[in-house]
Amino acid sequence: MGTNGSDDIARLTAAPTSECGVERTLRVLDGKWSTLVIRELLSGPRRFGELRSALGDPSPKTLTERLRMLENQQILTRTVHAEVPPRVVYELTEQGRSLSGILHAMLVWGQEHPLVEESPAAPVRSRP
Amino acid sequence: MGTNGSDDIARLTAAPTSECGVERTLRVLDGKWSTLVIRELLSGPRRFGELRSALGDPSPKTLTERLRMLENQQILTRTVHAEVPPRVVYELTEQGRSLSGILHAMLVWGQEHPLVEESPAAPVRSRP
DNA sequence: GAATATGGTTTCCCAATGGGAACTAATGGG
DNA sequence: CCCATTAGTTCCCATTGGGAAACCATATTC
Repeated sequence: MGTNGSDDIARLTAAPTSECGVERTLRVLDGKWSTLVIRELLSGPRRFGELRSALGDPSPKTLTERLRMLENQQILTRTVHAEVPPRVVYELTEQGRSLSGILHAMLVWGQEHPLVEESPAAPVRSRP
Repeated sequence: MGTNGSDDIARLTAAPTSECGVERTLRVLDGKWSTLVIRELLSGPRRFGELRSALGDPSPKTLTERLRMLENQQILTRTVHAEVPPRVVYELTEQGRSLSGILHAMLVWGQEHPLVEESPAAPVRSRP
């Protein structure tokens, strides 16, 4: 990444061309952390530290990056309270809350489909 | 990646611990290609080359990797027809088809939420 | 007025991921 | 005999993402 992270985030959130709805959604739910942040915020506003521990301590860099991206896409808002110590609260926008249907479908599917035992993982070469 | 890709794929699909349904689903819909492969296969079986061109020509390495992962998770099946030229057909399993609800929710959301114009991306430092 | 405590962000560095191009295998056709 | 076709695989490199630790601003404390 370059010296200015904002440009990179803007590039990531820019749509290159017309694309189907699934792809557009994937631009928002990009990667594990984005989706989990939204899952967490669906139950209410959270502070940075609360998000971090609720998600299993991702590196602050990664979490900040994802939060900026989602803020850029107007999925959530970032509110700084000028207190000491500082308090930064993240909250879903209306657009962000509208993702709840997708998240709910994912939650149900995951609950109903226990993960398969990993196969013996035989060498891929020369299979019948 | 090591000399044997199967081990890596097995590692990627292995669940580390108990987790919520959303996380379990994310282990399957991991990244852009997995989801798009499933979207494509929801309208019927496809050959390797058909998938590749329908998805905008991802590198064969990446596509193979994702297909192996989804096969490992029993989301799709891989059938080799011993012909010349070879013909390999990928098809969703019952589990794979059961993801259609999630995909459909993503499609609808994406259609209803045009992407935001990217913000001026002002430096992040010292915002109010 | 310097020290401290606090929460969020950034920098540095390294590992993992993903893509491109070239190569392989098997066989039918010119 | 050489080429075309399909489905990969291998090698190498650019990009991305994570962890650790330093950084920043400021009210309170000494």
